[in-house]
Amino acid sequence: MNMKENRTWNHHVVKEGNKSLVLEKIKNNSPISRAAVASQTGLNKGTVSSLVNDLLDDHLIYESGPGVSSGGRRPVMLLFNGSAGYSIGIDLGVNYLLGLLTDLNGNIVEKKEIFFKKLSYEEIEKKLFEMIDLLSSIAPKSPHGIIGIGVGVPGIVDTNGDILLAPNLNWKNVNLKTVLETRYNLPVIIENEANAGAYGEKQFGAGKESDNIIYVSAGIGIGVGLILNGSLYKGSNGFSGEIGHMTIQVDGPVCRCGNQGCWELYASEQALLAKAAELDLPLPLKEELDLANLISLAEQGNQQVIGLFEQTGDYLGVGINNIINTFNPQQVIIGNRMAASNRWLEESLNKRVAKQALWFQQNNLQIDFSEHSTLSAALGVSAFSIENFLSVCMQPKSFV
Amino acid sequence: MNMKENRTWNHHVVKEGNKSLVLEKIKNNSPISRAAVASQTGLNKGTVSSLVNDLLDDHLIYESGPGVSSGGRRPVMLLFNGSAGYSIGIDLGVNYLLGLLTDLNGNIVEKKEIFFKKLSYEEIEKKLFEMIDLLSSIAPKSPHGIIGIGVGVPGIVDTNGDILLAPNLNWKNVNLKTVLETRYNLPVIIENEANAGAYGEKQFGAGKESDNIIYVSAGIGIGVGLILNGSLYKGSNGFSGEIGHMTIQVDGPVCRCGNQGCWELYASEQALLAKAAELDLPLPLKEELDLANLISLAEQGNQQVIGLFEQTGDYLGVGINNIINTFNPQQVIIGNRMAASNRWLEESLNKRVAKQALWFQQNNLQIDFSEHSTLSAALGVSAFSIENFLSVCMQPKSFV
DNA sequence: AAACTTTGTTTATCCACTAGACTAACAAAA
DNA sequence: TTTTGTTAGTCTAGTGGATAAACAAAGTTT
Repeated sequence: MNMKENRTWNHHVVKEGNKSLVLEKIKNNSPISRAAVASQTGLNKGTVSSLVNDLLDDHLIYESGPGVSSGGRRPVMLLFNGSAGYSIGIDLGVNYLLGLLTDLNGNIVEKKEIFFKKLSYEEIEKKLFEMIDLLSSIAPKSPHGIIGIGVGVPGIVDTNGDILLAPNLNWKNVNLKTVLETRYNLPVIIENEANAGAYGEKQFGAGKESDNIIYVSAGIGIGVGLILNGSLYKGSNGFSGEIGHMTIQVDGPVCRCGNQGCWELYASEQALLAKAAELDLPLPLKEELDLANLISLAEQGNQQVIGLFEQTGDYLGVGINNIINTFNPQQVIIGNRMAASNRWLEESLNKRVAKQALWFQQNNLQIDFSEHSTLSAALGVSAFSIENFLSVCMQPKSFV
Repeated sequence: MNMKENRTWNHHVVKEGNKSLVLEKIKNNSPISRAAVASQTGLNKGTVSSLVNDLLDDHLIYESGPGVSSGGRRPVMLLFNGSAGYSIGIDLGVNYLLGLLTDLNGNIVEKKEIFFKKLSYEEIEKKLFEMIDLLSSIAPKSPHGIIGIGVGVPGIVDTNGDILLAPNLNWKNVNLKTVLETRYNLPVIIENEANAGAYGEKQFGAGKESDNIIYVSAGIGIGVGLILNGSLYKGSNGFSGEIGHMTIQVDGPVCRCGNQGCWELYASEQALLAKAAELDLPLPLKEELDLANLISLAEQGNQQVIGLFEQTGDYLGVGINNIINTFNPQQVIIGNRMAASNRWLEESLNKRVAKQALWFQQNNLQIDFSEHSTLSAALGVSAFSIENFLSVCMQPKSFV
């Protein structure tokens, strides 16, 4: 009888929960006094005092000078200590590696980027190590040092963090998590790039206020990260959001996945390039056709290219429409490389949604392009590490 | 500053949580002894004893005679008291009213059904009252009596329980919840029919074991109920699952929603009937063409009709494919009226999914037709009421 | 200066869980 | 039978953490 021990409710859980509550309050409303924390959370003043002392001991918060009085003793203001530790977040792309060193607030301390072409797994692994070593060495001295490493990858990651399949990297069954954990002896989080991006936007980007956010990562392919009820939905095996292979044209062309009329055949970077290749575009000598070329052509006012973008925006709208009808989200955020072309995509996309989404879905609905499109994924995995670290900090000492 | 009071963690929460844990254990593993509850939940024996006494006082459980000894004192077996109260669940359809009286286990005590055509709101309300009055009067005497009323409706229900829109009933902004609450002075739950069905399947049907279930309610239209991470996902305004209006053919025919190529134009009962109407089918004299006719024709071996069903199954597969790629569920359940035709739908549906769903999505994936297709929704809303009642029971007395 | 306010700590109390002793009730072996 | 060992369930003491209320500290207002 597979009797997995249910987690029971006891004092530890209570303390853990309240400690989190206090920390969140301080993070989001700093500077704030103990008294204000107490009245705003509903916790007793004494309880808050005691929990605050714990947090001070952990260096997760610090006291600044006294604040202004409102007719009585002046309060001691508390602030979240973003510099108590640093997190490494890496966006592992098909032909690039983007590494961030962030503090616990998610502020970027350092950003490193390298580009490459068609490297083997071993070569990428080496570059990855170099990147992590470099970022680690740069990190300022802090009470907790480097608190974890997060890596976003363009592929299918199961619930254990194993990379099952990354078609564009030509990887299969890569257990990067264990590799990094044994090398660095730190908590490692591997996450699908779209999931990471969704979380990045939720934490630091356009989606701070919303609880139901759909992040559409439109790059070479299209993936989707789902923030539902405030947290990432990963599906039963971690494979949710493979929505690039949603059929939008039953009798459409065959996709490499075996399906017909997949969305990403119409609205991805790859689709855009394929269609552009059919045109006779004025390219600089010997350069390959890529997104950057198309953007500069559009900037020069090339109507053919602009038309392509607009058509792609329209198709993006079709899929986003489906997403809206499915999820009734507060916010849809379009990120990754295609988001850089928002100027030419936005109008046709919005037109399509306005015309076709059910009217009641359009209340309180925001459609945005990512604010830091290229950084969302790296920020997201960094945020995962931070969250993980903080939740461990909340646990009673004896278990750590 | 909209400071909604955060719920703090204290011993009440602990007790509430553990009491739920114990009750669930007893519900799902009855008959079971106190000792077994303790060892299986991880709670202390004393704690379990005290909580069990509380539950006995509330009549939510009862002691049966002694069980078999395994070499020591014979245990006192505990059982969930399904007859501690009764719940009313009503499926309000476009042309029918299906009412269930269930015990707390969800067992059907009484089932009443009436059919009608094109009634006004007032007329339906009257029938609804009659139905509820009847079911109430039938309920056996019990410690808690009727514990709540749930109603499933074919329309858009917002998070307050207001029916915003029920196109096929021609209703707009109906606040049935308040009407029923004031008349019966009982907790009332109004829920979209697909959501209700999903919950019914999760609790009593094919989906008992899974945590991520997608219930496809294929009737006149197509709606979807989403059980994600074990609980119903309703979207930010309660409008999730309007997936019948998902585009599966960009350049397809225009739907009444304004969109083109909606799924329900291909795979719903309405679509099936429309296509059947174009054929010259041998109908009994003067009868309208309806699903029952088609089923009996198929049973007689009419190849044209069987072909229609198969085609519809194929289209159902297309949409379900999209659902699988989006949600990575453990289970997809097809319910509502179309589920009755599973014999002719199943093969082409499965073929489509097997051929086109991404391979890794097909592991641990089950596609089932609902076991009690016509009852799922009523069972679901009844289950909502029961859950609500039990969660109130777990709270400390002073607040009730 | 006196009175009032507000902040933050301290103390006593309460509540629910845990550990472990204890009683009750049984089975199997001697 | 009696003895021994095992299991079920209760009881008691102890612990951790929350609360309420008193209190000390440090202001402002009159």
